[in-house]
Amino acid sequence: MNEAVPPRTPEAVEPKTLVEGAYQRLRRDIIEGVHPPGEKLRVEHLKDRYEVGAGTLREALLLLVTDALVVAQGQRGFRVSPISIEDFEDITRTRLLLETEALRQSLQLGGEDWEAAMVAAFHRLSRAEQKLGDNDSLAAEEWERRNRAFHEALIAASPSRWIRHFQHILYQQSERYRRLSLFSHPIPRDIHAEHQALFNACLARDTTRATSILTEHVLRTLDAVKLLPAEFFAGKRKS
Amino acid sequence: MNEAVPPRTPEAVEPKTLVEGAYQRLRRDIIEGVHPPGEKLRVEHLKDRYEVGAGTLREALLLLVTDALVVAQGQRGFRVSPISIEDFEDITRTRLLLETEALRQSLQLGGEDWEAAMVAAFHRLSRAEQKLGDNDSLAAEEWERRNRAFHEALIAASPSRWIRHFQHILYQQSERYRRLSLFSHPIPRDIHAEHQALFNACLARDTTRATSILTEHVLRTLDAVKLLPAEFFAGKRKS
DNA sequence: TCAAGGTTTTTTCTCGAGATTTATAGAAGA
DNA sequence: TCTTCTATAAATCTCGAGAAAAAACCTTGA
Repeated sequence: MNEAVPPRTPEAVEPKTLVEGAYQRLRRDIIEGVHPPGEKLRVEHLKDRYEVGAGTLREALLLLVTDALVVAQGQRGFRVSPISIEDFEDITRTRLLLETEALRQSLQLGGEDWEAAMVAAFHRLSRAEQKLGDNDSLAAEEWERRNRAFHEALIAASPSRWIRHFQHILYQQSERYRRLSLFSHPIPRDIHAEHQALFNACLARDTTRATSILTEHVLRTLDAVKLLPAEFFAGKRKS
Repeated sequence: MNEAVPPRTPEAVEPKTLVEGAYQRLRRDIIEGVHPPGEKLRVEHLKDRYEVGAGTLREALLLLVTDALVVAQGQRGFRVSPISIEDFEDITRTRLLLETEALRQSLQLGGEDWEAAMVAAFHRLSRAEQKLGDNDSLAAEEWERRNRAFHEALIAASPSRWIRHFQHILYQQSERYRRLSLFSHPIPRDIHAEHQALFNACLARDTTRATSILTEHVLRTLDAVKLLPAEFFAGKRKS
């Protein structure tokens, strides 16, 4: 009877097991910096916070290894993956390599459904950008979700599951860094204009212009993070 | 007493925990087809075969999710990832996208150490190719290892950890398919000549020629797999 | 003060049993 | 014969306790 309502965001799937639930909450907390880069993740402490057994939490941590948000060292437990400016540069350039290719494919192969979904995602993102002025963390969170949805909608028509898979991982990684840059200069660039230009180029199926704008767009975030003081990347190895 | 024999291949790190040991053996068995694509992986059965507890085996299976060799469905256990001709085409093209870029970087940045390591890897591969004539499965196994080592040596000077990470995953995936193609026509092409040409171009730092040869080389395997009868990809869903 | 060695504490790893869910087989009814 | 429902079997998921390893601490000697 109860026809399943499609989840608001594709990735926010209702967890079917305790492991998945703990995995999702842990992932969110790591991306948001609740567990900062390099932090030791002790099972005995975390099991209380996430209200699951020790074995269950270990499984959730192993799932996070898939996203490269956690590293496991045999007999020495788990840590939040460290961050560095070199790493973010690598993430950004690899992501561009994959994402521009996927965008090319999307522009070539995308049909009406893809186009409509892209228009919708852009509209939702625009609305979120309007509400971004007041320093509302809830609005920023919603913007982050819709920004991701927009970028994923752009490349949704690419037939390559592997490119989309890797892009998903890299986007997730970059989210940790983007969050840092928002601290110092909150929304410094006119991001809406960039998105608008990207959207226009995609709708016009102008591959050259679209990939070019996307590249600029992504590299600008890299530049912003590069301006951050080095202290942000001082990996606290302990605790 | 029994002093541990040093691992034959660099990546075969001595497992520090039971989980890692089970993970390595399971990975090997999946790639070699002992557990064919689509097979249900029941913890209760596998724990006997791999001589570990149920929880331990579950953790090993979760680690294999990272390699995309196993898929986990909540409340419904684990399966070996299915294969298909479309998937292999995707794997191949995505791998080429990453590997050619990494090769470009390697040729530009690689120093003497990289060059020497590449020469050594090529030499080892050549030796293995000589012994490949007699239908010895042990020799084929050794060839497979050295082929991988050669390809990884080529791109070892790329500074991008992410590209190398993804390349590693994709290479591992393609190994499952390559094994299939060896069944029907064992070493049909003159692979040694291809490797020799690739090696020469790399040593001469001829980027254009090297990437071109690499592309041809990899695509030829794709063609070989495409010739296989469709029965190979008939995913047996049960057991 | 520092270093080395040994002891205690903490943490990780491993296992099996119980609870929950899914899959299978059989029975009843159309 | 086929569908539907129920009962049984099987598999998964979850948990906490004990073994093993690593880290922290403390004592001793130069």
